[in-house]
Amino acid sequence: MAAKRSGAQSKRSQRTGASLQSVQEPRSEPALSLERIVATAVELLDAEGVDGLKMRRLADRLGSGAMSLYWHVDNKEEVFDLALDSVLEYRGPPKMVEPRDWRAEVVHMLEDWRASMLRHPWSASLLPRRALGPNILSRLELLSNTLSGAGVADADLNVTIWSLWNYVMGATITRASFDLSDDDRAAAQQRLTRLSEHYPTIGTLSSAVG
Amino acid sequence: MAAKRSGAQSKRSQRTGASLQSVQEPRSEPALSLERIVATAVELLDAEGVDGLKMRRLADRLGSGAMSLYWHVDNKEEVFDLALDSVLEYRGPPKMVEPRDWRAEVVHMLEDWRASMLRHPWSASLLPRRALGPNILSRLELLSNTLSGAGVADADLNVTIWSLWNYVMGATITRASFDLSDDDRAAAQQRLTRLSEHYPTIGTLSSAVG
DNA sequence: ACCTGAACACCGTTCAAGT
DNA sequence: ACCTGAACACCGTTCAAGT
Repeated sequence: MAAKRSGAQSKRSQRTGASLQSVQEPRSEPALSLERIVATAVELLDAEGVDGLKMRRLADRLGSGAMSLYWHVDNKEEVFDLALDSVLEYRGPPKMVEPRDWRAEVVHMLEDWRASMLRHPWSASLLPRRALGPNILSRLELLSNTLSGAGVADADLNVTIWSLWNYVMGATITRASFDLSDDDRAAAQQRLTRLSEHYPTIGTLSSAVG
Repeated sequence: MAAKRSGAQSKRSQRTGASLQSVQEPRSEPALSLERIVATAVELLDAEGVDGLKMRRLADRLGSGAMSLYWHVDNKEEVFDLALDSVLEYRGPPKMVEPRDWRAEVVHMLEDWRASMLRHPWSASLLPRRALGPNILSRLELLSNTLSGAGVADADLNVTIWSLWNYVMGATITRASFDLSDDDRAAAQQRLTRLSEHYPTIGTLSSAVG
C-alpha cells in the first residue's frame, strides 16, 4: 500500500546535525501522498488506538512537517474517514466458486467484513459514528444486489439489510473493543474479577465475547 | 437527581460586576457534589454529544471554577464512566407482574436497557469502550440469575449472555448514532442520497435502522 | 474539607511565506 | 503544486495556595 514510485528530494537532509533519533526513518522519504498518509494513519491507529492518532505524530512517521498534511487533507476528521474506509475495502469472494451461490456470497462478504474490523479494532467503534465511505457503501450495494437477485422483495430489502448490518456490528463491536489495547484488556479483566465479589455470577464471565 | 439539600455559600457573589451573562445561572448554586457533577455531565452530553463535554464547560454549567471538579473526580475519563453508568441504572420491572415470568423479566430489562441508550445516544457508542460500571454489571447479574433460574446450564450461560448483549448492542448502536445530532443526521442523509447515483440500490435505504 | 487562578504541556488549525 | 515554521486558540491537568 505504501507508495514507492519516485525518490524524494529530502530537502531536510541538510538539517541533520547529530542524527540521534533518525533511526526511525532510515532512508529519504518518498513524496507525501494521500495514499501514503492514509496507510500510515492506519498503522498508527493499529499501534496506538484512536487517541494515538495525532496530526503531528502522523507527520513524524511520514517524515514531513506537521502542516504538510493539510495540503492533502482538510482536517483530522477526514484522516479518520479515509483510514476507516480504507480498512473496509472488499476484494470480492474467492474465484473458486463459479456457481454463484447467493448465500455463500453474502456470508463471505459479511465474514470478511467482520474479520477486517477485528484486524483493526479501532474501526468497529468508529464506523457507526462516521459517514459511510465508498468501500462500506460498496459492500452494502453488493449485499443489496445479491439479496435482490435471490428473490428478496424490494419492500423487505431495507429491513433485511439493516438486520444483517446490526447482527454483524453486534457480533463485532464488543469483541473488537476487547482487543483495543492490552493495557485496557488487562485492566478490564482485572476489574471484572475484582468486582466478582459483588456480582457473583458475572465474575465468572470470560472474555469469550464473540 | 440534582442535589438540593443545603444552600451554598456562593462565595463568588462579590465578583458579579455587571452580571451580563448571569442569565444562565439564576440563583446561588448549590454546593458541588459528585451527584450534581454527574447529572450535569449527562445534560451536557445529551445537549452537545461526546465532543461537547469539556471540563471547563462542565464547570461553567455548575457555576464553579474549572478546577473545582478535580477535587471530586480524578480526571475526565472518570466523568465519562460515571455519566455512562448513571444513565444505565435499572429500576426493575413494573410491580404489576407478580407471577415471576423469567422471559418477561429478561425482555423488560433488555428493552429498558436499549431505551435508556437511545435516550442518551452518546452512551451506546461509549459503552463498549469503557469499563463496565456497577449499573450495567447489575443488569448482567440480573440477566445471569434469571436465566440460571430458568434452567440454563452454567456451561451455556456465558454464550447466552453475550449473545443477548451482542443482539441488543447491534440493534442499538447504529440507531443511536443516527440520533447523535441533527446536523450529523441531516448531513448523513444528504450524503446518502447524493451518493445514490453511484450506488443505486443503497440510495433508497431509509434510516429505519433499528 | 473544599475550592480557586495562574501556569504548563499538548494539540488542531490558520496564516503568511517559502520553493 | 507542494511544503514549512511561527503563532493562535483551546483543552486537560499540576501546583501552590486560599478558606
